[in-house]
Amino acid sequence: MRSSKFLIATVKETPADAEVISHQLMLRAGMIRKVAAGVYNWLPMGLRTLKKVEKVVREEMDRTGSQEVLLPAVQPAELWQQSGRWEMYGGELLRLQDRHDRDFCFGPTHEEVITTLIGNEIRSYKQLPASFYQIQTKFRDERRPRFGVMRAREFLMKDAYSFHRDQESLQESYDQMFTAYSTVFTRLGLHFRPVEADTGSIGGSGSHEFHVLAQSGEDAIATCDKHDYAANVELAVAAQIGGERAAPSEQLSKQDTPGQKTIAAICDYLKAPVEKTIKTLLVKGAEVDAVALVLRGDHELNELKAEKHPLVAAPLQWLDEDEVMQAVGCGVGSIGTVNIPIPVIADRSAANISDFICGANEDDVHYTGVNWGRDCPEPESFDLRSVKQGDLCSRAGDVDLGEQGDEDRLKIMRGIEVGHIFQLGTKYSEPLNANYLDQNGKATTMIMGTYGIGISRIVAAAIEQNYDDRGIIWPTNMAPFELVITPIGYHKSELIKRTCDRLYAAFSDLGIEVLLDDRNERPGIMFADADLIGIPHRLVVGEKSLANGKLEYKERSADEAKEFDAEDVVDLLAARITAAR
RNA sequence: CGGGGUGUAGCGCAGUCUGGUAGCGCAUCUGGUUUGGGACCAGAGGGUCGGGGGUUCGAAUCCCUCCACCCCGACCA
Repeated sequence: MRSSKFLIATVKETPADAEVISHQLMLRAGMIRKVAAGVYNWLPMGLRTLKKVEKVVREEMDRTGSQEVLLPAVQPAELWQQSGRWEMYGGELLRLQDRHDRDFCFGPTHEEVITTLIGNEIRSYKQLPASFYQIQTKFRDERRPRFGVMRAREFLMKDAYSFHRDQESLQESYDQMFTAYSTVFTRLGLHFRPVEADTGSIGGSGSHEFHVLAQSGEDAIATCDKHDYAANVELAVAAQIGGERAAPSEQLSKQDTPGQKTIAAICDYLKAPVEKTIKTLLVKGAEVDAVALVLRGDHELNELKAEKHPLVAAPLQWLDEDEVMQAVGCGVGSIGTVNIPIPVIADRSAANISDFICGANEDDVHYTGVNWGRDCPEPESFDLRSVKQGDLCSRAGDVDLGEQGDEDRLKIMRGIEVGHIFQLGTKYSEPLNANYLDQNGKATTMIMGTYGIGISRIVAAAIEQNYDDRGIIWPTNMAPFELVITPIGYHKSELIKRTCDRLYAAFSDLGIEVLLDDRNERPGIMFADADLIGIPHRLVVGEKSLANGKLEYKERSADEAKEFDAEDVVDLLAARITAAR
């Protein structure tokens, strides 16, 4: 491709509304332009990269034996009513009506459509297992789209669905997908991590997310390399802190704590370590008005874990000021476990401390020297908290006595979720009647798996991992062009022009994706654009080096340029580029 | 959905408080000089000042209203 015939829409200034680096660079490199909140145009430069990602994903999906299909973007409401999601999905589902006022939605995902299709087309156990995938535009009406194509409303996704006779077969496909996903992200040159993920309301036995590690990631993941553990913080579990609970050693004592409402304020006021405090959080119960969740002062509630407790209403609902007053007779800053009139669920670590400090259920008063079993009933112990950096990995032991070293402790990292694989079971095949006839001629519900990759999100995620102050540094397999030829004086020197044209033809013939910058621009502009766009290999053709029979070669990721003999540069470079694919 | 903020040329911004002929830089176009890391000189084009309504002799500026976009939070495949 010649630059003069290709839309190079680079901009020097960073657009004001772009927050994260990938969004800024995608705009500046002329890859995308915003049309509306979370809705983007892909320009020729951006589309080339998007297609590269698609290509790798398609190849690896094909390799698993999954068959490509293309399902409709617009789907009738009836299917969603049948699965129950027309009511469940909420505002993220973009609903529309046709000219006859019939209800439709723009597909945010395709379980309903594929399950109905395959339920009709596959009738015999002999046809199972089977797997289908598509690469297609999805729309999810996010409440807060942000970060460019990282969290867009309209986005490109690869979604796959597998159908099985039994759990063993599903597990086989699941494992195969796990491997295929790992291959995809490896081929794309991404630093990623598969992590155990929450199965949410669907339940089921298995789910993994694939995260690209980056500071700007919206998810937190907990990892322990030594024990090969990685999980989304939403469900990560740490070892319980402390062994046997110490016997009470202090008397229960009431303290006036005027105006001290937060844990930090109480610790400061009573000169107590934060590990000796507990906080009591009130939420709606599944069957009663209020339930108390108790955590150590330095721990954070994990709402997803709390929701899983049968006494707690799901989704989690906090009591407001009035409801708190009604439930325990004081404000939120003074709630405690002594004589509390509602059910108490304590986090494992909170249930394990003695002589602790808590509110007295009376404004501006706290108790010190509180002990479970003596001053208040033994609580139900449950894992309620989010793990934090430095917690003991649950695979390193059941209790944390402070004896284990750093390598046994969890690290918290940020990740961008680019893939998710999920064992669905019969969640959709049951309501949508996806049955097959087994060996005995008996109608049986298919067991399903679902597998997604965020194609457009990968583009942004890759940039978050690969950039410098000059622009993008594409992994080879994602670059819009593999090689850029930058002439110095293309429009002045016949020799330069001839040399560049010959190199361009030679590389093109070898199947190298080469961009010849034949614009009549100053070298500074061509260098700046090539760096910003992030083309991995650059060849500079100038009088200076050409006079000595040399050409200047520089890798985008390298600091220094090298000189190659003009004669064998084509063979050398072509070999180098194709080897890295 | 709650809180905060911003809408003025393709992009980045000033002007709004204190009403009086709409500006600057970059980009674009023309001519010239330049040409190894975002050149210089001269000239030119480009604006419903987010929309609607109101106050006023006169509104980018004041008032009302609607909209869009961004950030924080809540929520969430």
